[in-house]
Amino acid sequence: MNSVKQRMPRLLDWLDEREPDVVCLQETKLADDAFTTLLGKELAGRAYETALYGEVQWNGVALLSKVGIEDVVTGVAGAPGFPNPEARAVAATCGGIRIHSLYVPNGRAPDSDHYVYKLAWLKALRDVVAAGPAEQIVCGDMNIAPADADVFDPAAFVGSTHVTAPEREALAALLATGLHDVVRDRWPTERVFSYWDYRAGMFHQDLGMRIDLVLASDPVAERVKAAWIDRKARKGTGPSDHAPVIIDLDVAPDGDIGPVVPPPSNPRGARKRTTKLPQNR
DNA sequence: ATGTCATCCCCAGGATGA
Repeated sequence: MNSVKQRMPRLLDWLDEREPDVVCLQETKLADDAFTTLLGKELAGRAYETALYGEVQWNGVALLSKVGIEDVVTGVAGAPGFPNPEARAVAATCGGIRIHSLYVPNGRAPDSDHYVYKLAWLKALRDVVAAGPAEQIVCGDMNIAPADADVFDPAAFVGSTHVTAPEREALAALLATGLHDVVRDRWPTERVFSYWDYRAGMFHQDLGMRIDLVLASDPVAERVKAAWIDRKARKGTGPSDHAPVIIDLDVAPDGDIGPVVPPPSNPRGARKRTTKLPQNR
């Protein structure tokens, strides 16, 4: 978001355009009471329930769901703070899937305390996910480019965070709990970015990074019908510096993911679904 | 490739974070 307050009109338009069942937000930069004051009515009017974990000034994550939002947990058990806990993780079970909305610490520079913090935080996250249920989605601003193909020029990132071996190993350890990078799996050889610096016309030259990931466990990954980055949402006036990552899931064999109570206006109780095609340009 | 955009302080623009 880079401030949900600054992004509110674009967020609401985007929700109305895409109609996602579940939304994971990062960098809301808003305390929970201020979030509710700002967006509570707008979200409730769109049938979203919320799980919030914010701060006054920095960080901040949220989950919005139309398919239930149960067993909310804020933070990552066992993760360090800097030095105090930061609002970087919220998890809940939505439509039968354990969903984690994450804002991984940036790391700043490989020789910094922030980098040590980032790696320790990721290790704690891995342990939480490893202890989680079979159906999980771990997503958000991971602040790691999984491979050199996920940055516009690997040479430009030598010595920087987001691409170092220890960060990629921490991500690999997270994936080794049984998760799939569903966007890369769908677009194995495409140039696919989710973040472009505001400066120097980087977006318009498509000089970006793919650091916003959706990682899905086996039974969830098997249901992925579309996985793409909504590059259009980065265009125009007043965007965030990140673009949303969108995943469409088929209904589960047991019927999970769908309204907990079918909308009364729909007598068949069946939810119309469309598969969104990639729109990466 | 550091050119922007956001936060805070609290009214002017510097410090900080990404």
